[in-house]
Amino acid sequence: MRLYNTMSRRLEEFAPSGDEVKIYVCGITPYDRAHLGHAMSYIIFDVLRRYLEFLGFRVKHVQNYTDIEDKLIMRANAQGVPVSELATRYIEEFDEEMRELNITPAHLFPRATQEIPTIIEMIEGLVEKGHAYQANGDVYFRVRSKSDYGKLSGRDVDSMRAGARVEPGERKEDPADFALWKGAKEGEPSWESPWGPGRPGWHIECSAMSFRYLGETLDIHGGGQDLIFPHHENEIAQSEAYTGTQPFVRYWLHNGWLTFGEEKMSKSLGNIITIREGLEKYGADGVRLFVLTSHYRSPLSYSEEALESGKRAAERLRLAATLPGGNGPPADVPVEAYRERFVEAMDDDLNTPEALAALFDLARDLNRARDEGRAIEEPQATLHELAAVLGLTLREPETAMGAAPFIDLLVRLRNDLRAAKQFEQADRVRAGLGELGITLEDGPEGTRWRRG
RNA sequence: GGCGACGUAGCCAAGUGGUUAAGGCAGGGGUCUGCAAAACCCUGAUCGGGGGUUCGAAUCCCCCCGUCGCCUCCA
Repeated sequence: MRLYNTMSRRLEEFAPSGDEVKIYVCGITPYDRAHLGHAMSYIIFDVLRRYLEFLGFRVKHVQNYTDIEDKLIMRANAQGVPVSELATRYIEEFDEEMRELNITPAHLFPRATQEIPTIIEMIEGLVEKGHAYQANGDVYFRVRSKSDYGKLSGRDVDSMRAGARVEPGERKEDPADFALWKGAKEGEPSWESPWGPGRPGWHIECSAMSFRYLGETLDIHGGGQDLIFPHHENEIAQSEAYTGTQPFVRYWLHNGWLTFGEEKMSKSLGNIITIREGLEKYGADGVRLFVLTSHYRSPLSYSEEALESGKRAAERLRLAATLPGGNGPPADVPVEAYRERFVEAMDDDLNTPEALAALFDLARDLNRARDEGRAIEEPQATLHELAAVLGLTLREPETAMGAAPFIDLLVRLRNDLRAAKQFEQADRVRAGLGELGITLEDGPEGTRWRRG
């Protein structure tokens, strides 16, 4: 499989360094509800993981929660609740949404606040080696102590100086230096440390957690493109300076943006559609189709029409995979050819649009065979299997099931009317169910109904 | 200013030197159906604009137009 490595800016053949693939994906800072942009990112890395496992790799996947951070503190103080409570609330919500999106859980979900000893140990090591220094209870990373700083994002320290932010009261040696540890301020949660009470800076938690759970070198580190700088750049600096081992990460993967109209969808712009809303309107498969019909490194633009299109497309695949075939001879759908097409597309830097095109062609082929009355178990099994690699369940949303007996009753009533050629009344029943979101389909084997 | 991305049918979106430019959604025509729905069949683009390289370019080079992202909040 070839993957685009942000570090080399090229496609590279992927091979893990050991007998398992070590993946670290940057998780959320749980200070607000998650939106479709987050869904996009985690769907993409879920597909990466599923595909690696499909290829037979053993994967160890770690995803963190940055549950201590400026915005989290501000938000918690504004609401008058402890930071930990606010974080836990959004983490639980996020977990549930990930579950509903059918995202395979990471093997470990460490939280920054539960890794303070590792973080302190790492900062101490950096200070000892001269890569970090203490100033007023803060500790900063000395960017100039690492000559290759900027290698991921393609910038050099000198050209960054003009734009670097220095907060009043900070005692940085260089404006580009960044905080590893922040001395406690009034009203902030804090932990004891050799530099006095304080809390970790933004980037160190990921270095600490990835080191503790995956070791000095990761195979794959993923996240959104906005994390390239400064977050991932700083992680590299810290981790490589601390361990003395290069590289920290062998393959850097970054997904493109979800945009809203022409702008990036982000919390700070306030133009977000929450995951909850997406799930309710379009279903998990619909949201996944929306995301996966575009290549992961390209920007993806939100529109109701595009999501609706994803929902309809998911329905098409679902019906193809689930409606029963006939009793005739087995269909001669070339499933191996479709499988090869799928694998070839996925091998090419996770080209999910191409992979999906193969699934849609398989679906058409299979539908044609069903129309001919052939047995279609084999192509359906293949469709299910490959769709699962993309995390698609192809299952009907499990809602309104309590209403099923009543719907069945109405369907029987309508069929009595049809048998009596009372079509006007029969159509009224169908239209009424339609308004309630139930679609009826009459076929040779009787009437079936579905949502949507 | 520095670094980067993008512009392909009504919409979303693959394809990055060579068969008729994937696929999805929407639309039109047809088959099936009591009528529908679903499904199937048929149906649409010469690839932002201009110039160049080449036997041959959506794909490479140059110029222009337009859009967006990052540059220490952000998946």
